[in-house]
Amino acid sequence: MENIVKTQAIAKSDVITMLKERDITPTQQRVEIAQILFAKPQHLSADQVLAIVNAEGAVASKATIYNTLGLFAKKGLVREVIVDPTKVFYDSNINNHHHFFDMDNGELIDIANDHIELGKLPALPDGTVAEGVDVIIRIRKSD
Amino acid sequence: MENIVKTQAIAKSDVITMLKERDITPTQQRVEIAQILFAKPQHLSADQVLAIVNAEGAVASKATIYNTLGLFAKKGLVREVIVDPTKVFYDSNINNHHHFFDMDNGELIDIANDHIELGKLPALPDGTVAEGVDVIIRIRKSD
DNA sequence: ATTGGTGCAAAGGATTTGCAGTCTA
DNA sequence: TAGACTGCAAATCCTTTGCACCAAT
Repeated sequence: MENIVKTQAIAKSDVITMLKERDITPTQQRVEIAQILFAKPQHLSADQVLAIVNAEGAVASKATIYNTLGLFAKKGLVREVIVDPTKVFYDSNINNHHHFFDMDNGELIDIANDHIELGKLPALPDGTVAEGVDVIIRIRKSD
Repeated sequence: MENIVKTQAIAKSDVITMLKERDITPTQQRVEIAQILFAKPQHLSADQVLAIVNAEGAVASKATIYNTLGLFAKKGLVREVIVDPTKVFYDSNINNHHHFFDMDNGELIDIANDHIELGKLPALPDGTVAEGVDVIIRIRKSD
């Protein structure tokens, strides 16, 4: 009946704690969004988050979804993954890991951290610090 | 007077040859755009290409810029680099190399291929082939 | 003539913004 | 209550599309 499922795998009190740890005021919609994101490791676009939230009777507007995801990203709760020029993915897995990007269906797939190995890293330009390293392997169906 | 400079480092006949090699009909505007791109290794957005072209009296429309860059990318003449959700960069350097992305000014910087090292690559999902591997190191000014 | 390429303006889609109303602390 | 947060709709920005015109074979 519904292919949009919200796995309620995380207790409200847990996400409230997570939010507070990052100095994020735990409002109703932020908690709601966080519960969706952290139900499991996944990659969701703003649109998908909106759809899932609304699947249970709109509790957050589009603007709030964007505000919230942007805030979470800035506070380090989620990681933005830029691979598709048409949308940003929010990855609920903060741990070091990289991605396959399936160009056929626009899906992201995790690469377990120990399945890839970055040898030496280059020296950074003077006066800069690294914010993060993304490895993206673009894949496509073999004929 | 003009900070948009078109370095005419490549002869028209050379780019025509490059285009033909990839089965691209060398029209006036494609040649023009190719000369800009291949004047030197660089990363340009569609907007920037348009601006440079127009700096010498519009010879190509916005639609043609997008069509042409998309075509070049598909034919493997340039490489699309997706790091900034607000625009796509076209890299005139096809060789294996990776990038720093300066989050402060939105600029791409090449990483010479021998300054980074990808150890083992993970096994690809069944039935897929790799189209390319992008390594992006996001950097930011240190305080 | 026919096919492919170009230009213009309008359409599209994701994200942002302005501002009034609402909630949290 | 004060300041923060939310919602709605309009606005923006990049990119794509539709369609008429032009060019090359």
